[in-house]
Amino acid sequence: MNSPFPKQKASVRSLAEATGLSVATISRVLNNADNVSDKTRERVLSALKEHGYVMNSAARALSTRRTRTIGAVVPTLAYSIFAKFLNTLESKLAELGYALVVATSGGDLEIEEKRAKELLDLGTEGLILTGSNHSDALLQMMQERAIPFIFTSVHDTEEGFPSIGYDNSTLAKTAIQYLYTMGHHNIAVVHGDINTNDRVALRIKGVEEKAKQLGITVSYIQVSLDVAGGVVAAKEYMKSNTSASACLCLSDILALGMIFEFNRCQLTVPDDVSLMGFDDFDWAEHCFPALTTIGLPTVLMGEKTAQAMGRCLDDKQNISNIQLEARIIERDSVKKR
Amino acid sequence: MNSPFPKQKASVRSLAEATGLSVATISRVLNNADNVSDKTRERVLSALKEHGYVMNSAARALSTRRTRTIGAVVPTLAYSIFAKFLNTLESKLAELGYALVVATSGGDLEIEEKRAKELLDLGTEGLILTGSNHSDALLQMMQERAIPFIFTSVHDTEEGFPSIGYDNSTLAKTAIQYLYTMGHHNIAVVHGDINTNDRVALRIKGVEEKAKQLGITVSYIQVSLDVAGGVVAAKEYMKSNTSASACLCLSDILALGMIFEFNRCQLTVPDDVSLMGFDDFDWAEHCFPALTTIGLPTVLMGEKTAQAMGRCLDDKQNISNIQLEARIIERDSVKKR
DNA sequence: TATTAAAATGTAACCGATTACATTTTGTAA
DNA sequence: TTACAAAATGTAATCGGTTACATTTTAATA
Repeated sequence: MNSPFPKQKASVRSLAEATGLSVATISRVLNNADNVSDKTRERVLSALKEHGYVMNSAARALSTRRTRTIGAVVPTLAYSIFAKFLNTLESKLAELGYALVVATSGGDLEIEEKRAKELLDLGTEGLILTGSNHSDALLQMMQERAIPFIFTSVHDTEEGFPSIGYDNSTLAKTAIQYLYTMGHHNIAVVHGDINTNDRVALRIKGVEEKAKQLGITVSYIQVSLDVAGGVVAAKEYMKSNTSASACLCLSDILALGMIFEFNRCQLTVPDDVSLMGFDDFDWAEHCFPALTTIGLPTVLMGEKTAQAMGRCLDDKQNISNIQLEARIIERDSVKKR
Repeated sequence: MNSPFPKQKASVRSLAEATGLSVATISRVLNNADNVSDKTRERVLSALKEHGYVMNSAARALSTRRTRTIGAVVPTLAYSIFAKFLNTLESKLAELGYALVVATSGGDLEIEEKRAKELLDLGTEGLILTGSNHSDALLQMMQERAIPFIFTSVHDTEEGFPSIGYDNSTLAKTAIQYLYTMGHHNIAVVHGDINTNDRVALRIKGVEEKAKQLGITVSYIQVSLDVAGGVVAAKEYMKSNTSASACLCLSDILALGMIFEFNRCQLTVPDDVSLMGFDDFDWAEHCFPALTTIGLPTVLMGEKTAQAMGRCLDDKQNISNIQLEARIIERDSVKKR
């Protein structure tokens, strides 16, 4: 009947027939049930080998209503912070017996919604999203289907949705405070697109509040979120004849571009201009000058997220909000003045 | 019976009942069959909305024997070349109606085998692997299960397995030839671990052959495959008092570390030492000095891989070997001498 | 209007594993 | 040896779609 795709060569039924046992017993062995005699278990096990049995996970999923699959939607895999997060998430989920299905949104809420729906339709039991800004339809969908979800890379005490991440706004304040303490009272803030990235928007919010509180001057340079953007920002900074003594890049990747361009133009960091990043990418401690930045707990976030999802699904525990520690990593790119 | 997890609220059967139609008709509408009258279709469609019907993909998968899921195993997501590849792969597969399930192996063949098995057991219809070096058991498993697979990042005309990628060995030869032409007859080759990375091994093979052919001297510096490794390599290079006039980094990430360290030590690239990379990471054209490197068609590889897998699964076409063009991108980090 | 092909719809048997419940076997105590 | 609980195994229904095949309805032709 049905599909043009071939049937399995071995099924619990065929094995039952082959061993002279019943499907229930086969299934018990498959699931390590304890009420199976040793000799029977052996018999089944060897039959499994012999027939090259492979469990049909769709059938199991249908019967148990569990797919053991988790979905994650990130803006892009090409940005190392997400890749690193997913890398950890994937390993940890695997340890818990869950597979990770990924989808990318490009930072677009509509696309995110579409892709998330696809994942849900596929049967993922949980959903992991980036940031706290999502379409109402998506929020509604997740709640209607009663599917556990986690916002990552943010920690929003305001809204009632479970999130595992850091407080972007406060961290940005910390950065400004640090620069202020180091004697920088005029700061150029370099950042990527705000509309497609609520983490950046949150950081800018923090910057603004702190600057106002401190009574210092900040200017903003918006560029594309990549090394090329950093180069552009550096050019703009130099061209602008600003009196800003420090640049705060709201993503390390921008700082990298700036370092390169400053280098090219023989501006010395931090003597001519101080530079601070945000993320603490792998290269940050090795670059020249070593980059002072905000260290984000990307790996820990992956671990905690996997853990929380596992506990929710396996032990019916609620997913609690987790704020992860992040802090300034002082290196050599900011100079006291 | 069964699972502690709740049943669906709506199923084809409940909808059949609700509309007074049969399950077959509901299913036809669900699958856009053409032999359904317009009014019936409307009736069903509105019932779907009304009851918030969500298809159970496990049930569909069981019936059709299709999961519309593709698995990919990469060494790590934290290395940008893989992340970028998967990013494209994922988007393209999504366009074709397939979801991507990822797993990481850390470059370990045993782990790769294990993870690949998990993916297969999950029901992925195809498998995408990195490199051409895989455990016999895995190869055998894929063939036994008659599952289509593709090796990526390599192009092996030797072995009979379908691969989509570039010829690492020849590219390395090209690089050496280029450096030779630029007057460098003593070259330090910097690379990561060979055992966990057959692409690197292939590149080294190319280097050796070409060097022998050209009669030039090459020395090898093996470090960890990250920026820190590049830093170490630079230190080693400087300490060694070698007469190598150029460093060929078999991965751009190593070149980045070297640039930083050379910078720190006030060695000028390319005046004091020429530097060449391999990969063409995003920052390579922006760094200072702009990095001469081998440009790998990572994005194209993602597209082709998705396409080939789609054609194989949807149109029963064979997966053909595809060698992708890669070439030297001449920038400013190698100097003629 | 009668005839017949085409279109629409329905029935019921799958897909392959799980498990509630029923039955048999085994072991132990009386 | 009987009695009976515990352990092992079996039976059959179920999860929720899909689809071959059967039946009914509609439309077209004579």
